[in-house]
Amino acid sequence: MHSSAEENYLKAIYKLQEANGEMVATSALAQVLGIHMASVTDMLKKMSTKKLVAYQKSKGFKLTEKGRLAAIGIIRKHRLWEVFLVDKLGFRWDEVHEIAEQLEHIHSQDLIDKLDAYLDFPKTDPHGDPIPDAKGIFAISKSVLLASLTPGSQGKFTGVTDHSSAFLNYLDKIGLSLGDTIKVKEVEEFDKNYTLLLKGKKSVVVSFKVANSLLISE
Amino acid sequence: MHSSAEENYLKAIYKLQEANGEMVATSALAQVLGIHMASVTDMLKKMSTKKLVAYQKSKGFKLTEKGRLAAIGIIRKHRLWEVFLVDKLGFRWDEVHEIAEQLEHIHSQDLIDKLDAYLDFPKTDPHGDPIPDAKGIFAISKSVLLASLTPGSQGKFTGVTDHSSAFLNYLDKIGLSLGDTIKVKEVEEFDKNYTLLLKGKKSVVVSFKVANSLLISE
DNA sequence: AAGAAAAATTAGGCGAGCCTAATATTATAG
DNA sequence: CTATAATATTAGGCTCGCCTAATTTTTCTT
Ligand SMILES: [Mn+2]
Ligand SMILES: [Mn+2]
Ligand SMILES: [Mn+2]
Ligand SMILES: [Mn+2]
Repeated sequence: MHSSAEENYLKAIYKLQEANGEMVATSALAQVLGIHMASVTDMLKKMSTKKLVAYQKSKGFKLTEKGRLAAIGIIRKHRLWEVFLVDKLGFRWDEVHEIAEQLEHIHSQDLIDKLDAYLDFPKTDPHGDPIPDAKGIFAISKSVLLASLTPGSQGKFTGVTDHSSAFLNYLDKIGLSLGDTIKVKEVEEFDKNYTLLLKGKKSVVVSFKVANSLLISE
Repeated sequence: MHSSAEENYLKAIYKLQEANGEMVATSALAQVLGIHMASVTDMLKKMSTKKLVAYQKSKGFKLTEKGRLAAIGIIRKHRLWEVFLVDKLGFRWDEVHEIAEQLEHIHSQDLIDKLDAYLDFPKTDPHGDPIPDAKGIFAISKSVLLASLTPGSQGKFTGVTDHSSAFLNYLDKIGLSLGDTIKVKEVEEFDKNYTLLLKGKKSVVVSFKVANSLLISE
């Protein structure tokens, strides 16, 4: 059984590998965990002994297969709990992350299996992030950033890359929800503002920062 | 915010006070927590500084009002989670305690409020134990041990004093569930075996040990 | 290729929560 | 009332997961 600290390291390393290719740097991990580099070096030596990470002194590190599976297990729990909090308890999508950060460390395979079934085996969490199945397999879904679309093209809004409360609340405010169809009407050369056509013909203008945080599929 | 260790101390002290009157002994607490006495002394000094317990060196200790309310909060969370696990996820009543031991340490008032509402404000947990409300008030319900009943009397089975899996499974096996009406048909002088009449006229013979672990109301 | 800057590691320390062994206090029995 | 047993506390130590400061290694700049 891994400690909560170890599990947080595993998850953070996994996400860094996803985002920036294979090898992860001590400094990057320290930054996302909000922990000093010396502490990270400490912990990685221990996790290396446990065969959770492959550690090359002063070179960087990556998860072993064992570490990768453990990380996916934590992510699965985090996202399933988020679905529970939103779908069953009625939390808003911007409120659930912190609570799921705690719930993801509950140790019980039986619990997570039953929760998964109770939620009817959801494929994505409230933020559109994919939920790996019990075997650790993600149902792959191709998506692109809205910012990469050209005027005239459209697609379905299926995820966000910014999970902050501020951003999620902003989306609520402009009336944009997961699953909505979005059409890019115009991209202003000068300031890179995007004019979008939402369902119900409503048109909104958003900044590049926003367009670059919206994932579009199909 | 209290640590999980502190919360476990609070809960254990609360239960010892309930069972054996006011003052609690270091040895008793060490025993139920499965921890050495020296460690308990250590921790109690810290909790005393935090005004969670009133500690009298070499005399014993008891919860302060602050400590009592904190303890009840943990018990409330434990029992609500047990209801969730049984009613919503389909766990058996003998499977939920260990998982609830973990879930009770999740910190979120909002979560517990919403869970309570989702479960429709249950008054008792799967073992018949009362669930304090959000203000920490227990709905008192008078109950007596089946072993204290005389032949001919009857009542409703509303709780257990033994929460072990072995005992709960035994009750399942003889077909006894919370809420059932039980009539004492006979008490054998010689070995103190109880002959009970269950619903559907089924008659079972149980030992004193069993009769002394069943709570009867009404 | 050398010096400066950035990144990483080592060394030493700290608090939480536990341990064992030694000592002190309180209760019990003769 | 004293001797012994039971309880409780103190002293010293350990692991985990973090810290700061010092040092080393790697990368960047010129
Ligand atoms: Mn999240
Ligand atoms: Mn999410
Ligand atoms: Mn329980
Ligand atoms: Mn219970």
